[in-house]
Amino acid sequence: MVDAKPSRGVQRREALLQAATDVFLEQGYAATSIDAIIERAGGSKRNIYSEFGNKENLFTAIVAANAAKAVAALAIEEIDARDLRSTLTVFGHRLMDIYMSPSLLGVYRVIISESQRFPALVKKFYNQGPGRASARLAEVLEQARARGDIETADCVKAADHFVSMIRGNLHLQVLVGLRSPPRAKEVAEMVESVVELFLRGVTAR
Amino acid sequence: MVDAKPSRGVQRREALLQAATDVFLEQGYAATSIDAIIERAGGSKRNIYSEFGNKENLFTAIVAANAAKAVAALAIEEIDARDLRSTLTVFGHRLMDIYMSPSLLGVYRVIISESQRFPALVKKFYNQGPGRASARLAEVLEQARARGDIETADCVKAADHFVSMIRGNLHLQVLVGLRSPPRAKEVAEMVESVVELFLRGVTAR
DNA sequence: GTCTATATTGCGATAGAC
DNA sequence: GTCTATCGCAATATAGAC
Repeated sequence: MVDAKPSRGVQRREALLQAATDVFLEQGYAATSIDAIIERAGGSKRNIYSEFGNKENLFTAIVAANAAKAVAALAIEEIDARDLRSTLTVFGHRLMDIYMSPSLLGVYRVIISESQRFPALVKKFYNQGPGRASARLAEVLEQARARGDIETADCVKAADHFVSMIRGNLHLQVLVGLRSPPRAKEVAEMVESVVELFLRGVTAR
Repeated sequence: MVDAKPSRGVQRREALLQAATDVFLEQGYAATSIDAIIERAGGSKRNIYSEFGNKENLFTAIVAANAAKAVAALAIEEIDARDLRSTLTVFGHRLMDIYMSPSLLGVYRVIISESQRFPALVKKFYNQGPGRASARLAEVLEQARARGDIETADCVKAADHFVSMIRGNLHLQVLVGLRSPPRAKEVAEMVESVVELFLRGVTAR
């Protein structure tokens, strides 16, 4: 799996992408200058323009890459769906980890800020991220309903509710810098609280 | 209650604030030029600088004003708390209306985009908005628990869950322009779905 | 390096309030 | 009529894409 030796060109490109990621996701699109990226990556501005053409291209490239990375981390297909409580708990933890990761927080910030300017980026991000997570969870819930484990009018809505509770005010607070990301203990308590409320809310009785 | 006749100075100020609100909340802080505001409000740039000093002051003024307006619309103290289901339903509808109002959506966008640049604004917004809503709902839930109507380990967390479900993916989708705000019917269905899940999740049995 | 965009300021002309 | 807020327009200065 390890590529033997990246060519110098590839290395340059990676370095530029990394520097761009750091600056864009922290400062936002408008506030980021090409100079700031070069300051981090070294080299010459000329380099960025020959690699990426312009600022917008560089931006969309790094956002798409980071969003894809987050999606991969969710690995939602691999979750064992036999026991609903453990399924939801594992799923909740993965979601929470992703929501609290600095890179996805950055993606959220820029996606929200620049949604008018880059609608295509928004669509891609949503469908691969929150949309896919909700859709996959809805499938799991449908199965549980078919087994008679739960009873709920609308599995799609229920999945949305679960994902929204996991995101929660915590995500918003961290997103705007009102507080630092939670420690493992707090995460566990929050996930447990969500799973508990959710399960009681949908379980057949 | 009607003030007889606003002086010319006050009228000018209002017009400037309104134009600034329109442009800032749609375009964001960085993308908004003073020229664009003047184009809308008419008059001279000089005026803005003598009224507000600089762009930052104008920005914080309009954000604070719009956030305060949303808080007032929540009118959370006036909600009758005797029957929990109707309380939650009414509360849910008010929250949803506010979350879907163009001005609060704009405030969300700029607050998230400019959180690093204006941390004080963020704090004020959060404490008066989402924070206060959650806190007030937590009080209502405490009362219900004292009456034995519900049983939940942590009313503060439960309140957070409720508010987060109401906000939900819907808010995110509208926020980033992925879809238009929901019609009354869809709102009602969503609120009902949330209330149902929540009540079943916390009701004593 | 070039060129555009834009925040901020200066100042004489003008229009309402009194 | 005076007086003051407002206007129109130009000038300055800086930043940043390319």
